Amino acid sequence: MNRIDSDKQELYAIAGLAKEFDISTRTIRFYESKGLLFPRRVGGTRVFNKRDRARLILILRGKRLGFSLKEIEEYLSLYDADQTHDAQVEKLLEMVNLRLDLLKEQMQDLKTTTSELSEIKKLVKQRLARG
Amino acid sequence: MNRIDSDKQELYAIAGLAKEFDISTRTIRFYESKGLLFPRRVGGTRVFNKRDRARLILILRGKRLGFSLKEIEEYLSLYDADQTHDAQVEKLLEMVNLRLDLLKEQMQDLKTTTSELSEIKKLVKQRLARG
DNA sequence: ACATCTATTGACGCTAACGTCAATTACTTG
DNA sequence: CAAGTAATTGACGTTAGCGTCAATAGATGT
Repeated sequence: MNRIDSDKQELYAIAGLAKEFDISTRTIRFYESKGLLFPRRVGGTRVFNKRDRARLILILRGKRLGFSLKEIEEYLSLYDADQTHDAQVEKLLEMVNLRLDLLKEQMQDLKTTTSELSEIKKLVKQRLARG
Repeated sequence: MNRIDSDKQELYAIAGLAKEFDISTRTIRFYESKGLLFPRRVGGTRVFNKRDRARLILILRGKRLGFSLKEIEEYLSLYDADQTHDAQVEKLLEMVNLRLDLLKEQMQDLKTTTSELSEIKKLVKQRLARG
């Protein structure tokens, strides 16, 4: 059962993922050493499954948003949180709210910055129109 | 005229700005050394004006959005760009568009991340409601 | 069997972004 | 004027996030 199951699963090599996301294999190994990824080993070779790939996507998005790897680790843990104990669930809710607040602030920053740049763009275009 | 003008201008000491924005004086000096800030000197002491303070605000927002100091320097240059030459104006427009695209991508990342976390929050709240 | 390619690890190097420190100078206050 | 506080600079230290390298192992093709 398990074997059949894993036979069906889509698997990825480290070089394939590196190429797909335009990062180095060093980066992926580094993320593993930082506890962000948990690939299986076949022989000594890392093998990643879809879940690993999904986590990598989240990691890279977190980085694009300027979060540190530690913050991203915290963020990833929200996906894995043990929801069977109410105490854990309360904690999870707290962390999710915290992160949502952070994202809300970033959204505000982005909107402000975008507005300012759009204003500059408008003025520049007017300048060009005048010749 | 100039003297009277500067007498009216609001000025800031390095420690005041550091405290206001919850950063160190070292950070502010570092930004100056990186060409992001250009405070005047009174005696040997740095004196910042409103424009410096405004630039610092932009710097810190850029950092919150995950940009490097180099990228922030580029961004700041959009505010200072010489708009008297059409060639410069075209370049400015190009840079503004580039940055707007970046911000748009970040906005998308933020929305995606926010949606995912909101979904987790919803599930968590349902879990708590069930007791 | 050998050459080539890919993957591994540990370790050192590099850059960015400051923090910390010591020595010195400048400013403020009593 | 002295004491206290603030600011200065240069230099070294630290952390984060990798890049690069060498040595080794495994896989593949001829």
